[in-house]
Amino acid sequence: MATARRGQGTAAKILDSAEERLCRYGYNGVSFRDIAADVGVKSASVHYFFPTKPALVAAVARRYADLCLEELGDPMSRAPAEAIGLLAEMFRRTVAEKKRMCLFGMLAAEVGGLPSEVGAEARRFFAETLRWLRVALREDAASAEAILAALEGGVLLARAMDDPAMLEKVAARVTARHFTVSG
Amino acid sequence: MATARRGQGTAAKILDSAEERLCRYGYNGVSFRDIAADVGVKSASVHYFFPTKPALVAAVARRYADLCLEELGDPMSRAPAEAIGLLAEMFRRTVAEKKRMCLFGMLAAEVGGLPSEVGAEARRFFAETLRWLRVALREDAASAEAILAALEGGVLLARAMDDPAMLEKVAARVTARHFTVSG
DNA sequence: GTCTATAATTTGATAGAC
DNA sequence: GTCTATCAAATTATAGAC
Repeated sequence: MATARRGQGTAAKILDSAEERLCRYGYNGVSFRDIAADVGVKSASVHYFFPTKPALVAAVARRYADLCLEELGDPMSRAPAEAIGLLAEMFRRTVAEKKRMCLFGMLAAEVGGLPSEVGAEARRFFAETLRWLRVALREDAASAEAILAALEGGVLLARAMDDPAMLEKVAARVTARHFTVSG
Repeated sequence: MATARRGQGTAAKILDSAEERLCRYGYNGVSFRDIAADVGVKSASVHYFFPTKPALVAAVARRYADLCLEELGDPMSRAPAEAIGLLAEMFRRTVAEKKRMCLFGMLAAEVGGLPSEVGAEARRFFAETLRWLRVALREDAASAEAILAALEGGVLLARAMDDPAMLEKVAARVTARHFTVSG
């Protein structure tokens, strides 16, 4: 979801590259050297800004979460259907435009092998996003959980099958505010 | 979902350990040495059975997919509601009992950095599972996609928040065969 | 089949010059 | 701030003895 303002300082460029790579390859698929090459510096310079890998990834997670929640805005200022559509659109963009996994979906999958520092950020993000959606749905917590789960799972399906339409269909369904099974 | 018959040959034990580690740490979080240590051999012996890492992971994926689809059985032999409950129960077990990610959920997230050999297995698994559910729902494809997405996403949420109840609630909702939003 | 030994590469991280 | 140089550890993989 979150993306970055280019043409900034080295630290911001490092966060951009790290976020991109985390969303594509996961925590253990990211290296200081690859990030440094993206930015156009040496890996020692990456360590200058972010001393360790957990610190770097936690910084990426914080920026990403802050940007997402800022974009969502005030959940009470929108009608429930409008709020669901806004959230769905963020996921849709991640898959269709950027062809990435959403950062916290990736970290949630890998949480068993992550430094606790990073796992804590994932927990916080989902708790806050869930709270946002619950408020937008006027305290319908069960729907908030089901909708967020469906969107995250839709990203997974779209990636596995290399077909963005997979998420589009799921998003259309939760945006229509109901999903019923025949039979 | 899939688990293994212990007390078997070395090859089966290797697949067991690899599956367990893949579901917890992801593709790049698994090493031949760790697997060998689990099994009680040296890493050269792992290479004897599975020459490369892509070959090993592809073998794990094939066994896992076959076991899942075998457990699901004939989709026409069950009522739609019953079929959804059976699928939901498999996901529920993965999270609550084994405290793991489901293998293909993990691989789907990491697919950007996986050998194509492995990515192809993930694609096949989701296509076949989706087909199974669509048949069970008497050709209601849209519901099949939404339900599978919700269950996969429910696993992600449960892991991120370290709370199996997260998936339980989502599973209960899709098992009840409808999910509607207030407002 | 399983081992020892090892090659070749990559990784996160540090010291110190500029 | 960025670099060169380097380290210790880990990685996938292979050769060859038993």
